[in-house]
Amino acid sequence: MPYCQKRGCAVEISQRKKKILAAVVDAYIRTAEPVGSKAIAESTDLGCSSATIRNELAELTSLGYLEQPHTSAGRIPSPQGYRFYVNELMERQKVSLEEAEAINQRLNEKMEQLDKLMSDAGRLAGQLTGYPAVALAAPRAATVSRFDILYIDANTFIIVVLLSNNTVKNKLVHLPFSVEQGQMQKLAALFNAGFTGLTEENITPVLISATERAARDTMGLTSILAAFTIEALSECCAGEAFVTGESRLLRQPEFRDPEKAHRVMSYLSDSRHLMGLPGTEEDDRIRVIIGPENLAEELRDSSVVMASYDAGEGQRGLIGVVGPTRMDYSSVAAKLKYIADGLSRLLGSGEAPAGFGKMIVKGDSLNHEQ
Amino acid sequence: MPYCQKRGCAVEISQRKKKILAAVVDAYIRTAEPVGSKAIAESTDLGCSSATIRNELAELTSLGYLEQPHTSAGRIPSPQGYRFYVNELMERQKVSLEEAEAINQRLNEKMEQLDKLMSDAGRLAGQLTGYPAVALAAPRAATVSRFDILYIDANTFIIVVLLSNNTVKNKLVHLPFSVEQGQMQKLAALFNAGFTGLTEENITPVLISATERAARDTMGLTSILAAFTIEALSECCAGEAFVTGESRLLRQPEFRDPEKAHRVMSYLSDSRHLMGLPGTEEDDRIRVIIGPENLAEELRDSSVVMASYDAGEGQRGLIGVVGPTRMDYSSVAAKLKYIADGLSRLLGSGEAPAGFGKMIVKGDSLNHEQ
DNA sequence: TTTAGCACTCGGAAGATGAGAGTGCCAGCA
DNA sequence: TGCTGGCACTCTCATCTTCCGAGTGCTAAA
Repeated sequence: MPYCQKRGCAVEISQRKKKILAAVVDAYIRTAEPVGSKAIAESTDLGCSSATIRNELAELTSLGYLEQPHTSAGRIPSPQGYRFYVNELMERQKVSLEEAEAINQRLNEKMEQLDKLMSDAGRLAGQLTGYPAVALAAPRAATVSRFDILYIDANTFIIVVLLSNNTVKNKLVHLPFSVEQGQMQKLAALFNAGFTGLTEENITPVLISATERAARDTMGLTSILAAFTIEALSECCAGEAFVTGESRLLRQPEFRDPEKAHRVMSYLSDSRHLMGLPGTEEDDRIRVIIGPENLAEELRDSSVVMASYDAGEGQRGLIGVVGPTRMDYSSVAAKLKYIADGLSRLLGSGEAPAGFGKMIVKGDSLNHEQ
Repeated sequence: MPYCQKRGCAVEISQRKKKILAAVVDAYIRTAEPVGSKAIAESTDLGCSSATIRNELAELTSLGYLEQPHTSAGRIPSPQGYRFYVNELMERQKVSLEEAEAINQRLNEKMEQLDKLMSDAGRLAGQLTGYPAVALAAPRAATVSRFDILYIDANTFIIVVLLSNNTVKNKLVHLPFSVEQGQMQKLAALFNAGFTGLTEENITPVLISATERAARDTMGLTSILAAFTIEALSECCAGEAFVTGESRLLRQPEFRDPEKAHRVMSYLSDSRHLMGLPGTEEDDRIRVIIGPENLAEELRDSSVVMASYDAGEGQRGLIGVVGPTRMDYSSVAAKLKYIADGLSRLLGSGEAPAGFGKMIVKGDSLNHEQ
């Protein structure tokens, strides 16, 4: 029998072996205990004895799909075994009707506060799957499409910038000196003329000082406005990451060891790490990263399941969960997919969803001290 | 000797007993191991033998300040013992010069992004102390002080609301029908006349429909604006809570048990729980809540140390850390106090800090999908 | 009031034991 | 040739025992 032992690409693997492997993975996912030949013989309907299963198990082990914690223990799936399971054996699970409804309800509830939808989708994924969840928005370049200044009084104004991705940013500015409304208007007009359509990098010191001269601005207003514009663009392009429910890891027996749990959790809680998660530019497939396949050292004995969605404006978002390699891949994947599809539907750049044409609003706020 | 055994209010407790109690607490904080009479005799400079100490320990135990995990183990402080220690024995620690500088630097760095300052202060507190940290802003009623509408095109406009606490909120609105700029201006004027100075509760359906009539608005614009105004006010008054570094709990030996750690961590990760933390209206003293003094069941064997600060605009913020009852209260308290004082200085409603008068700006942003 | 001394207690570490689960392999059978 | 029952063997885990030592409480003397 010709086998190719490389990374789960078994050229030939008998139907029975597949069935047995699937049984091992399923049972191990359920119980977190090594699975023995007898248990498999009883739980499956292959009409053969435990001795036969034993032989098959031995072969699967030597092929690298299974591992034995020690002689005379049952078998557990190796990462390669999980990979094969995920790629070929796993039955695509459907979310149940109740779950689907719960998800829909939760998503619709959140529609009014679109800004929170992203992180809430992560939260939802975590709650549904019982694992820690991450949510991230892929960074994306933006330009300024419009520039306004609201004149409050001689010392105070609000800058409002509308970006190309329909983000609105604002800033309240108090000055220690007075300016005239006309001056502010002139500046706004200059910015509208000169700064729209530019990305962050295009806003050069040369451009700024040219604008400053054109505005006859001797008080540094131009640089205030320019600095804010740059900040708005960069903030907006930075992408964001949220993690929720880290502590759920502790419910998994494989994270009984506080040392190990701490390693993973503190890795997760630094959002910088998450931003580096595998690119989201992919198609909308589910991605499964199993144990050692993780680039990050800290996640080498955890698995990650991710789904990406269309967040509108050509932007993609990502939700995912982190758990032990013994994760219920099929149910997790199904749930994530369902949520991601729901988000794409709600946010996606396709035609506006029915019943949502009346008004589409997004709010945003920040705390300004005097 | 007349003792009052109630809640740590020992009417008379000898100087030597105090010294011994302090030694027990200090040693236990350091080692997390029960402390024996011999160790105390050696580590302190009271010129007496371990036998004497034993007698004193026995008395302290019967007074309720100490506990014995079992006969023939050393003593550990009881919650009452900790309370007494915190109230009377603890030497007010100073933050070291390096720490002070590190804190100042971190705080100043963040000044440009005031919106993140609050949660970053929590993060800083957590990093410095090595415990999970919480940061919260006390909710506070606000009113609208100004109302603007930026007309983008016939179907699109941005609402900008300036609140009494100098928060600016905005919302991008797309309409499925056209409106005229004049109509929008009229509405803005009406809202400026009728809605400013009102709190959330004061914006009644009666007022809204009166405005609608006055504006001859048949397209529901008034209710869009009103709804956003209400939302802005309520969001702004909701208060916020951040938790960072939950996983640090796992480094504490008392949270070796994943069950226990999970209980506390999942309690912390629900920010609704945190909002109910003891009122922050207090003076600017440090608050220490020891184990069973916690109202929340889940925190009964943890301690919380909190410091509140003046966040300007009459608003108070709170930073705190959560750890085992065996917490290094004095160093934690000192660090929190230092950070809180720093924040009060930077944000406080007193005179604007020197070198900060040039301009005070705060940004804010949100993602608006089309 | 302090101290030295001593018997006593108790938890926890270190081995000892045994049960049970599971394996690998062999010999016989279809 | 492949499957099966049987059997000896291995190894973990839970339980039990033993034992050490830290630390106590008490007593009698200083």
